[in-house]
Amino acid sequence: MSTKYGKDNTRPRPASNGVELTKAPAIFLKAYSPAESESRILKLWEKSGFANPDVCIEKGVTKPDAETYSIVLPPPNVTGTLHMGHAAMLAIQDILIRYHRMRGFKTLWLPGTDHAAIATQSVVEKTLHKEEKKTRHDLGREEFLKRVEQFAKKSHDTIVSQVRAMGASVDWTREAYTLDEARNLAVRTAFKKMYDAGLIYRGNRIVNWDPRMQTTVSDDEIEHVEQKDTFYYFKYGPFEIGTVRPETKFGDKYVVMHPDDERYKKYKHGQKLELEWINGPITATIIKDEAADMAIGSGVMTITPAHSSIDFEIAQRHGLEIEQIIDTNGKLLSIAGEFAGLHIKKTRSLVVEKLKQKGLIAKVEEDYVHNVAINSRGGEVIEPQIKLQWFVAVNKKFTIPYSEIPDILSGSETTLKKLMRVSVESGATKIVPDRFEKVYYNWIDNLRDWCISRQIWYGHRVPVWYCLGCKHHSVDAEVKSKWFLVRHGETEANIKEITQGHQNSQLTPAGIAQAEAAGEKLKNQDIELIISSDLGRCKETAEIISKATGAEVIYDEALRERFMGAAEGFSYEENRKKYNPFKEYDDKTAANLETIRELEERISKAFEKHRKNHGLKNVVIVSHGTAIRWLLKRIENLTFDEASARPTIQNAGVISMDILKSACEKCGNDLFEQDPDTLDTWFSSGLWTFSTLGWPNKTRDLETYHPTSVLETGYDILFFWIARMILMSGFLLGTVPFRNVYLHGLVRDDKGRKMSKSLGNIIDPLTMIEKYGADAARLSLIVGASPGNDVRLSEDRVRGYKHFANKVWNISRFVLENSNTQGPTSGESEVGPLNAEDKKLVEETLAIAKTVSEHIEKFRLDLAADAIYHFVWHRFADEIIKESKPILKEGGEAAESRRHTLYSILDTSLRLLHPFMPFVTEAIWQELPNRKQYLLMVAKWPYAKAIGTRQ
RNA sequence: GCGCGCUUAGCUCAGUGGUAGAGCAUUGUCUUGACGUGACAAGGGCCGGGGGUUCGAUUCCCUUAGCGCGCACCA
Repeated sequence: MSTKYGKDNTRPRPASNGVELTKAPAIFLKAYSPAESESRILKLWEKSGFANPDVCIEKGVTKPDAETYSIVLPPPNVTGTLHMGHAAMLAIQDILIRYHRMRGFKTLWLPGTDHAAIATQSVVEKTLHKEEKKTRHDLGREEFLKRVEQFAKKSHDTIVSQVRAMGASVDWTREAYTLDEARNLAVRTAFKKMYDAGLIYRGNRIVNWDPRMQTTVSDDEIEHVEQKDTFYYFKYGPFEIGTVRPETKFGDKYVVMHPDDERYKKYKHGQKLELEWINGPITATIIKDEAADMAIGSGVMTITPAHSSIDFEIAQRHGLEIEQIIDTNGKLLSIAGEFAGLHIKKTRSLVVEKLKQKGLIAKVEEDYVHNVAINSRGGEVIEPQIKLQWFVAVNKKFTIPYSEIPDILSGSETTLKKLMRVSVESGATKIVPDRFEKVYYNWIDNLRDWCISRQIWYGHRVPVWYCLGCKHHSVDAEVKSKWFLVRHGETEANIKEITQGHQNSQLTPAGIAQAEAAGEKLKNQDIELIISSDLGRCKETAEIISKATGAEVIYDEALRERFMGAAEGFSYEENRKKYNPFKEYDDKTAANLETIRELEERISKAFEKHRKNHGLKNVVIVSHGTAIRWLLKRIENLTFDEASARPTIQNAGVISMDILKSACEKCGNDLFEQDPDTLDTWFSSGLWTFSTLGWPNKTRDLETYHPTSVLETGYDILFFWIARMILMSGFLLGTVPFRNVYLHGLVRDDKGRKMSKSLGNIIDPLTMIEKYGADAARLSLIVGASPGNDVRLSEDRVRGYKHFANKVWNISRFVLENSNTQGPTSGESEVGPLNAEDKKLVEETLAIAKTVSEHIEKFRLDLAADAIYHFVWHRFADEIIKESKPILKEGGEAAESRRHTLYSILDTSLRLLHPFMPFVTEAIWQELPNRKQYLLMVAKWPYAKAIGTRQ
């Protein structure tokens, strides 16, 4: 970069007799500085409110009856910060949005973030372990969730500032979060509707279990990773069976072969064989099933139905016994004999050693390459388990109440799978590029029932309540109020195991701390009333909780502990010897002793009374250990023995229960406990296109903007998300969620590798924006990025487009220097008297407008950007301006005409460039002498004809 | 195994039934009243191989190789 003038652009400008030579605003004397302009322009846009279509109508920018154009932003996960993929997504959508807004559409771009359940929880758990050496169980559900919320909030704020920095003209007034109250209502409603239609069921099925995170994981969240292991062939009676996982083979008592396999013709289906196995002799049964592949190994295999989905299917087909071998922590169960209790990871070599000693190893193959399933959100190896979970039935027939989807009639019988297929097949939703439609069908056809329950804490609780009286579950998800039973904190007598009864004992310091912890837990539960036993230890506990929750306390003698008569004040042991007062329901042994039956009646009556009086409030009942135990017997409909067997309630332990809108349909009880599981994050994201618009309420937004015009995202998310949105919208609204799906490629590094922390090849969008400006960052992700193809990004590329921004700046300076300040604007006032040559130039510019428009409508933003880039730089600057110089110098009518022309071309160019590089164009626009609109953001697009977008 | 994509200039990629284009990179020249974050100019490609359709193929069809991706399986 060595030139006579250096790179700092300090070439002396000619003085020219001290006359001010430029008519252009002084701001143009400096080179374009994105950092300086961008924050100023951003404020201008945000102050205007034009990202909100209602404001556009109000201010007359958009006609009230204009066509709508809507996009819901794929919500970034609150797991961290935005990467280049997000930047690409924002750039593409902002181009579509700005284009349509300028075209006069009622344009909505709705932003939000995704709680990303398992991913977010996983991140927080990892940090917790790293920094405090704690697990989520050490903190407890409430405290842990608080930490997750803090983390999510921080992530959210970072994401918002990044979205703003990109210049994305989203409507922040409508921002949504997948885990906020409005979305929770949508989730509960969706769940209920699907449950009522029989499409959600609870079942014992084989699921993907992550032993580390202690949760199920859906099929789509699994990643197969290649791994090298030793492959063993074992002698299994007369057969040879191969496996990489000897440690799972303890329970294998079925040996499977293909019915057509000539080698094993003499064995009959169901035939029994005695043979020697890992822990001694077993009886094996021959199973003939076509799942056995004759070509693999010996063609014979044994099965482990409880821990393999294929084996599970075989076992189900033949009605075989299914026995669990591995527990949910990854440890072997008693069936493993001497190996029981060991972790499977540690067992393999031991089992192999034992089989070797027994002479049961036929041969060993080293370096066998196979795929292992891991949880893509956490990284642990998946162990299939049979578990009771909630599922969405994708193949079950149901009657769809209402449908606008072509080929699916309202009231007709269909399946969710069919709904998903037809939505695309019929063309109601069009996928661009269309090759992904094939990929979509392929996925749909292989789809199995979708396991939606997770055992993690961060997410929407499964909206199912179990009746405390009879365990029957209920999905009538309207909670009237929450009630909590709390035992008092620790007392001196508790430590010494002394019977307290009606004694007025006080809390120990530890007991006070326990009560404070309970208060902390209850703090965010909107507690309205605390009802407490009037004995000192409860009173004290209640007051502490009152302080934390702000709720009023009332006292009730009827909530006191069992009256122990003469037994009070003596140790448990002495009392057991003397009276044995805890064993019998109607025990009256000690003088004046209250029987358990009497206690149960007294406290239940008090509880019923309070529930009747305060059933609509959120209430905490503070009482005593024995009292609560026998109250729970009544509530949970237990027998005396069951209640006796219940473990002691901890000091200051909190038991929560919900009161639903309607009582249990089976037993009439009205106290419930919510399912502790949470829903797969995709269950809530599936509702995104309409939950963000207010569903299940019938809002005007929903009516106006749904189905959305286009769903724009990376192709890697086609199955996870797009298919599920089509499913949810189809079932719940009877429409497709969007008319178009536009899939962009992934952003890779300049060598085509994925950007990752470990490779150290991450290009951070914010850094690029700071160095080269948001416009440059945007263009680098658009030009040369054809639909569905990956983009290779390098810093050089971004730098190149910064040069272009500066070019546009300097073109503007030249035109403004040479135009009269009353210059007209194209399309909105007469262009002035132009000669024939100049008219041609103006027409040429408008032809570019047409080209750019057409490319945008076909989602060829790469070509659109390239077209306008090329025109502005190589036609307008290099040729038209260059040729204009002598004409302008000449003066006269030709010069006058040309001045108008240049101004007109600049005006049109700025409009055409604006969706692609909004900041620099807006900054220039603000300096134009005769701009008709306040902001270029809402200026009229220079090409008006509809070109056949699918709206 | 099933399916999809890519292969065009040194690099990254567009594109078209009439034997090719951009950006970046390279080289040279330039005080030229918008811009050196620039201008002008130059070099550079038998459009992966083979076959077919066609007057004519980089483009359409078949085949083959290499690379990449998705899904399924993995005893």
